[in-house]
Amino acid sequence: MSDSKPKFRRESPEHRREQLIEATLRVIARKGVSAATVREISAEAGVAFSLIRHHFRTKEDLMYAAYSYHMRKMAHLSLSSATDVSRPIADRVRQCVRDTLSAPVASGEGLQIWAGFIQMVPHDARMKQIHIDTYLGFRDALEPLITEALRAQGAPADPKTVEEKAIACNAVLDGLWLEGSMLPEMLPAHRLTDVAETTLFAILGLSPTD
Amino acid sequence: MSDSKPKFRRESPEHRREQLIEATLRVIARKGVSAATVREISAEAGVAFSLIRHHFRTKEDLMYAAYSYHMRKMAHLSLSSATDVSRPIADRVRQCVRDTLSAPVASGEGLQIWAGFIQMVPHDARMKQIHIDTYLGFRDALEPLITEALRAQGAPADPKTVEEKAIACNAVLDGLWLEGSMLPEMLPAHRLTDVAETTLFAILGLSPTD
DNA sequence: CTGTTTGTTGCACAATCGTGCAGCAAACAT
DNA sequence: ATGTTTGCTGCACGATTGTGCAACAAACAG
Repeated sequence: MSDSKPKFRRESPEHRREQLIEATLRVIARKGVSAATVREISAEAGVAFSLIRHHFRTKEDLMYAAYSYHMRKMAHLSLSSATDVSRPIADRVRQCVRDTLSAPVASGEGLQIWAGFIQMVPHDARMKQIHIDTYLGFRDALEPLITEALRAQGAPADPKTVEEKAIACNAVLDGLWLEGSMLPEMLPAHRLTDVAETTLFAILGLSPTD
Repeated sequence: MSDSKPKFRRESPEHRREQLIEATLRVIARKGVSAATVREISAEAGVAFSLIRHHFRTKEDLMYAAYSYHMRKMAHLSLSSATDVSRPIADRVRQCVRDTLSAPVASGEGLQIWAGFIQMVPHDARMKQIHIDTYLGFRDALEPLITEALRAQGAPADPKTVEEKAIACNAVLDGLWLEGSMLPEMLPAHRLTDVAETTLFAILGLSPTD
């Protein structure tokens, strides 16, 4: 019984970093940012708490990485359908709405993570940059949909109009996502998607029966 | 020189509580929730840090009080114009939009406070109740405006329709408030109000020139 | 002027935080 | 087998946190 039970497993830096990031997000989702201490996170990941500092220079660095990781993931979940050009425009809008306003994107856990990070944005340049990238990325992904929707009905689709409508659509989805994640029993997913579809169609001038 | 310079001033419990609450909000706005320690808050208020526990059983209690206080104030700033029935409906909508999407309601400081508290909502029943009260209060204040707007153009204003449009309008304002507070240089107040007015009018079916 | 009330201070306490560092051991080359 | 690399552990450190408690003093009644 010499080495029958190794005391720990060595992982590649990339893999271990991802494990730590995901453990961070789970802890924040479950107990909030203030509970996301290096000790709690490493316990969640099943490693010694001093390991974190071997893969991340400071705890702040881990937070940046986790925020960026989470936002990238959410954006992908929300938008992957929107870029599928083979489907009709109204379908793509509807699918994007559904993906954005139901779990796992819209959820108490997701909200908890988002809110925990968002409060760092006003004071932290790196956090702010991550937010800007995410926000503009989402809006930019919306614009082709909007252009197409406007053109389909012969409406003018100049850049200024499209951008303003993208801001509006983004705001609707943001607001509904927020309230739906906060009060899921009061605003269940099907309710949110109904309101969102109606509103987006009204903004875009699409017929509700499209 | 016996009592020429009293070491401190005694205040009424109500007044002192309010001072501490406002100091709490200032600290959170300036440095974030994590910096809102009892020592930092009492320094901001100019009192000994142990005084907080004389007026609030725990620090959590102070946080509840501060959240409730802040939300009540913001709601009043946003909605005070909406209830003035002597003005035309389109004017009231416009004024409500302006009040909600410009300072001090929409601001980095306001966002910081809001985000700091919002992350406590999913885990804390009392925080959640404060949020529900605020959210429903805002939505309920919106509903008369919507009913009136629909009736003015002869559209059906059944409760279900009104509620759904209230949810939608609230989401638009929430979303724009959020992004405007986060990225004021990218989305200045006049930009937000333009988008909001256009969008709300589209939801309500009002003519843009109203 | 004296006594009472209670708002207020000052200090100490245990708990918990992020970080620093020396040494162990798993994986791999030789 | 043996040596090297480096992912990983274990522990201790100073700083900071919310809280508990005894003493002080401002305001007021008599």
